[in-house]
Amino acid sequence: MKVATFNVNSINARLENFLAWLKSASPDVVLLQEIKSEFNSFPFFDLQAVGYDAHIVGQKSYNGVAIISKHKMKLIRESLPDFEDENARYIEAMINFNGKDIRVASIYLPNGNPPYSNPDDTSKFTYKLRWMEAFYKHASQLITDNIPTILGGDYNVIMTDKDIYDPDAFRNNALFKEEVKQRMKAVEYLGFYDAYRIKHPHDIGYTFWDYSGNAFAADLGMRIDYLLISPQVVDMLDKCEVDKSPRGNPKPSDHTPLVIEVSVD
DNA sequence: ATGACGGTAGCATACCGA
Repeated sequence: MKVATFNVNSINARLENFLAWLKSASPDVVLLQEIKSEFNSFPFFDLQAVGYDAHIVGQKSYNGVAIISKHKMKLIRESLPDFEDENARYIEAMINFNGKDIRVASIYLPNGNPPYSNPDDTSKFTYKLRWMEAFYKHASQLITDNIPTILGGDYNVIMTDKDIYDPDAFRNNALFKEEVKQRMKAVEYLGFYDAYRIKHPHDIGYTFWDYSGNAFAADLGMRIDYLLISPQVVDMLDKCEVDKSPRGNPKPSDHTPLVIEVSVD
């Protein structure tokens, strides 16, 4: 079973590229972020035509998450519990793969940096921390029932100096602040493992490169997309790779997919 | 230190992003 997470930066702007990638990579499940689409403009039929069912939590212009699957899928929830969120950032589903239930969620964690127009505004950072706390609480529930679980998405967190091209330039960035790293670590300590780091303890695993300048060509990237997996999935984990191929195409997303392969018997 | 660059809404330019 192949599961990917991919921040597409608008599903409709990326549709041609994304469909081509689906055909070549042929993932069983894709966790999507920043679809920037409401229900009525989401390309359900195009995805159906290449074999995927879809559930989405849509929003006009910004945010938006989705889960697409080649296999039987049941929608579980469309937001985090006990958290009033004006933004579409969480969706959870159960996939039935070869008769076995695998729980998956697509996460678009808030960025948390202030707007350029008001650098002293801390409200977005406060929102990020509150979101992470609600996510931690939910993850602590999910780990209790022994269902294999994959929490994938754009976490907007840089965990270590190795995960960013210029760590010192980002010390005060909302993606790299200690409070944020601590909250991410707390989720890992519940028993959700960073799949990429299991298979690649020392590699550069950037999943995002800014559009500006020659960031991708010069490899000025950051690792902010993750597949966090419960112990049952760690046991089945064969492979975890960043697929850099879509990032080099014309009209790419600024993120690229992260993919795991698990042996579900 | 700043802004690049791209998407959306909607029609000029503001907002958002990492």
